[in-house]
Amino acid sequence: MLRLSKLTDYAVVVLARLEAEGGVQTAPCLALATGIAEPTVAKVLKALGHAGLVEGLRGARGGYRLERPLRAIPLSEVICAIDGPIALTACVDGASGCCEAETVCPVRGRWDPVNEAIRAALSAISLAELAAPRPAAGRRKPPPAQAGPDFPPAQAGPEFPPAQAGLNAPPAQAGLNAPPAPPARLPAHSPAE
Amino acid sequence: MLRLSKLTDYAVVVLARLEAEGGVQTAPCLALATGIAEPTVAKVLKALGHAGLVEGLRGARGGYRLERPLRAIPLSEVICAIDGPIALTACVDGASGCCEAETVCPVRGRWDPVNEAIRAALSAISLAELAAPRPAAGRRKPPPAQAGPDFPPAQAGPEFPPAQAGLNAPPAQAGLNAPPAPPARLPAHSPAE
DNA sequence: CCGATACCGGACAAGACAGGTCCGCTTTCA
DNA sequence: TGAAAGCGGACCTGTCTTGTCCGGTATCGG
Repeated sequence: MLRLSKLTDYAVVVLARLEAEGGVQTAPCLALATGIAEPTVAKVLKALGHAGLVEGLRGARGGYRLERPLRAIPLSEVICAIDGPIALTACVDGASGCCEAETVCPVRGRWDPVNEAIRAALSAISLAELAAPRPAAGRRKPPPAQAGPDFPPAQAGPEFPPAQAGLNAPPAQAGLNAPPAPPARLPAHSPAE
Repeated sequence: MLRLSKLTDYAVVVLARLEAEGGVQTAPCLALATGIAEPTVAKVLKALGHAGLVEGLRGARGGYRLERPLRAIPLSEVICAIDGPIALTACVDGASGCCEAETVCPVRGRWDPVNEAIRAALSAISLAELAAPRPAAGRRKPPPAQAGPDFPPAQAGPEFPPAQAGLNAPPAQAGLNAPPAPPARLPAHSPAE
């Protein structure tokens, strides 16, 4: 699966909404607009606030405001804000004593390149590309079977050809995880496969 | 976190062991060598067998054998074998009706490039690089010379520099997740090789 | 031919983790 | 001063991964 948490997914949606509306938006308002439960939206906003992606304005007439345009926010930053550092394995570098299998582990200290590659890939994509203005015309995956037609690497992106995989990958998947559906609690809830 | 399952981690270790030993190895033997519980090793091997990465030989004198050298196995294939298709979001492609927030979801159908980027990154790294013969010295990008004279970009890997990211990433993390550490038997059994 | 070995396939239970919610407090504006 | 809104934390629930076990089947050696 290699999936990231739902909260991250929500964060992307909320941020996109925030930019779409412009100015200051309250958490309840954003919840209404996105269909995500209010407490959850608040939770996401709080995390984003800590990461410096949004600014929280307290008091009456308060709300949240984008610190930067979506174009200047790499996806990796959102993931870090919500999920924490990007790393595929749980074994922390410095904790040498925690892994009992260290002596027999042939991949010890070898995940770095992998993590770096993932980080680079996620940094090369900005939120603006995820929340593209054109509203998903064809509903599903764009005509060109695999690699996207083109999407200029974000500003934070290092050098690294943008996602052109040629492997016999599994069927492409995309979309939102499935927010809990608006207030009234809609029936279907994406069981994700 | 964005972490992958422990099973995948185990799979890498087991595969590395399989190549280190060469020939046919039984599941119990691999369990002994890696320090992972036998049933778990068997489970991993079974999954790898389905994916065509190893071949299971039944009957007495049976065991498992690598179908391909590690050099020809991209990391993405192992992840797919154990964790399933690589996709950051759970929203399945065809399930258009399951996501109630479709109408308000601004990122609908926009995760494809991200998934492709991740896939490409993981396909560019072969298991041979993860299970490099030398323990763990360099830490950073591996010098071209490894075990073999050269490793072609796996069989499925596109062209794409092997994991060289330059972003200000959080502290590097690496290593094995931490196998259950043989409880009573085999205290840190056989050496790395 | 028979027994032993080892894989195959599935199902199961325990535990950990994340998801989602609630509460009280503080800050700001009308 | 009261209301609106964010802030911070803790809590509970549900899901999922993890790890294990079972019976069945195929092959080898005696």
